[in-house]
Amino acid sequence: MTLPIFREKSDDSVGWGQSTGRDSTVSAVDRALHGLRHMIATERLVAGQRMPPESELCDELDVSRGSLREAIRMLAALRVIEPRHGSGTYVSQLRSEDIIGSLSLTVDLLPLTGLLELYEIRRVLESHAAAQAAARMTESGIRTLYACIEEMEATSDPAATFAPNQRFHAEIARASGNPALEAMLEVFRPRSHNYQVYDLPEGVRIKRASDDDHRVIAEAIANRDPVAAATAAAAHAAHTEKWLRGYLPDDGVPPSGAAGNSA
Amino acid sequence: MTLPIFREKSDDSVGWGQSTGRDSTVSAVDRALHGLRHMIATERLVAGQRMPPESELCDELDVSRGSLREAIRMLAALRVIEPRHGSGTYVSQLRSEDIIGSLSLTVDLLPLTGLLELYEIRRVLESHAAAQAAARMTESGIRTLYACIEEMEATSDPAATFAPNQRFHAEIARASGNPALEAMLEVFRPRSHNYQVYDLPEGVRIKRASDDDHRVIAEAIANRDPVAAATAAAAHAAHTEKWLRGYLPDDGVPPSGAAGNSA
DNA sequence: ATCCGAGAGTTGTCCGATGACTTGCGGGGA
DNA sequence: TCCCCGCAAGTCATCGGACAACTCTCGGAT
Repeated sequence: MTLPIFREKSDDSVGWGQSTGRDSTVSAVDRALHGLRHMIATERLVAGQRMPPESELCDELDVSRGSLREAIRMLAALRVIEPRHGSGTYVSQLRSEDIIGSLSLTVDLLPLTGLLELYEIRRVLESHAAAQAAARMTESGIRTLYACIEEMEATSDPAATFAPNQRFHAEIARASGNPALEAMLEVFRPRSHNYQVYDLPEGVRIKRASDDDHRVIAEAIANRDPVAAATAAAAHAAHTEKWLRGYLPDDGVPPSGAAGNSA
Repeated sequence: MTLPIFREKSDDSVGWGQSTGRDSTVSAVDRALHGLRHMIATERLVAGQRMPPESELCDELDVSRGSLREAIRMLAALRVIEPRHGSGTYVSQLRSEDIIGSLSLTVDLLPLTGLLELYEIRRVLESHAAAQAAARMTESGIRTLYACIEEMEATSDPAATFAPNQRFHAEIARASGNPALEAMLEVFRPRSHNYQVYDLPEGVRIKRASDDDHRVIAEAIANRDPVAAATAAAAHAAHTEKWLRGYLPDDGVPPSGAAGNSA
C-alpha cells in the first residue's frame, strides 16, 4: 500500500505528542482525542488492531488516564474504536456502515422539524436504492418483498406491521449493494414509527395507501424497471413525510381539526 | 433521591450496542449514557437548557463522576450536549445539521473502499441539491458560482483551487434549502482532497474536465433547469469518483474478482 | 492429549483533591 | 447615580491512586 497519498490535514493537529509545547489553549482531552485520531489517520494503528494499553498512551500523549479515557469514549461513540473489558481497546474495522451507524443514538432526539429535513434526504436515497434494487435484486429477494407485503396486508394492527415493514425496506436497501446507503436508510427509518401515524383518525386510509405503495414498488422491482421503482419509492417516502408533517403545528396532537400548516 | 431507576427497557433502546447481547448487567457508563439520553428524549431536558451539575447527576444516576463524565463526552462527540468550562453542560440545539456534522471527525478515517461507498451517496445527494438549487438559488448566488469558477480557472495550483471549489459546492448545497443536506455534503466533500488527484500525471486533464463540469452545472442552474443541473452534478461527482477509484487497484496482491465486493 | 487453575495484563469504576474558568454580586470611585 | 473592578461561589477540567472485573496465556495435573 504505497499509493494512498495521505495528507493529514493541518487544521489544528500539528505537533501533538511533545510535552514542551503543551499549548494551554488546547485541553487535555482534545490532545488525547486528536492524538489517537492522528495515530489512526497515519496508519500507525490500522483497522482491527489492538491499541497500546492506556498506561502507555497516557505516557505518550501526556495526559492522565481519566482524560485519555474520555477521549477513548468519544471515539468509541463515533464507532472508531472499541474497548473490550479485560482484553484491550481495538481499532474498529472502519467500515462506512459503522461510521454512519453512530448516528442511530442521536436521530431519535431530533425535533420534528429536524426530522423532516432528514426525510427529504431519505426520500432521495430511498428512491436511489429502489432503482438499484430493480437492477440487482435476486428473485428470492423479490419473493421476500411480496412475503412482507402479504404479512402487512394481513393485519391492521400497527404493531404487527412494524416488523414486516422494516424488512421490506431493509431488503431493498440491501439489494442496492451499498452498505453505507443501507446503513443510512436504516438509521433514518425506524424513527418514523415514534410518531404512530396509523393511530390517527385517518389511520385506516393511511395504512391502505401505504400498502398500495409497497405493492407498486415491488412490482416495479420485479419488472426490472429502475425508473418506476425510483418514482414509486420517492412517492412512498413523500407520503410518509406528508403524514408526519401533520404533526408540526402542535406536538403530539393529531391534526384533525387544528391543522394550521404553514409549509 | 433513592429512585428505583427507570426500568422501561422496551421503549427505544435499540440498535446502540452491536455486541453479542449480554445485557444482564449494565455498565456504569452505559447507565449514565442512557440515563442522560432518556432525560433528553423525554424532554425533561430541552434544547439549549443547562443540565444539572455533575454532582447531582452522579447522585441520580448512581454512577461515579468519572463514569458520568465519560458518558457526557460520548454525547458531546455526537453533538447532543455541549460542556462549557466553568459554566455548565448544555443540551445542544439538536438541529439535524449538528447531528450530521458529528461525522466530520470520522469520515477522514475511512479506507478508500468505504469512501467510495459514501461517494455513491454523495453523487445522489449532490444531484438532488443541484436540482433544488436550479429552482431556488438567488441571482446573487449564481454570480457567486461564476466567481468561484473564474477563480478556479485562473490558476493551476491545486492548493489555490481548493477554497473556491469548496465555496462553489457549498453555495449550491446551501441553495438547496435543506440544512441537513448541506451538512451531509459538507461532511463528504472535503475528504476528496486528501487524495490529491490533481497531482497525478493526468492532473492537468483532470482539472480541465473538472472546470468544464463546474461550468455546465452553473449554466444549468442559471437557466433554471433542474434536470440538467441534476445530471451535470451527478456527472461531476461520478468523475471524481472515477478518478478516486484509480487509487483502488494498487496492490501487492492480484485483484482477483475485484476484491469480491459487490460494487 | 486434554482439562483446568493460577497469574499477568488490561479495562472498568470509584474516590479525593486541586486547578481553571465563568458568572453574578457587591463595594468603591468618579 | 452610574460605572468599573475585584471577589467569591459555582462548575467543569485534570490529575493521581487504588481496587475490582474481566480476558487470555501458560504451565501443571489428570
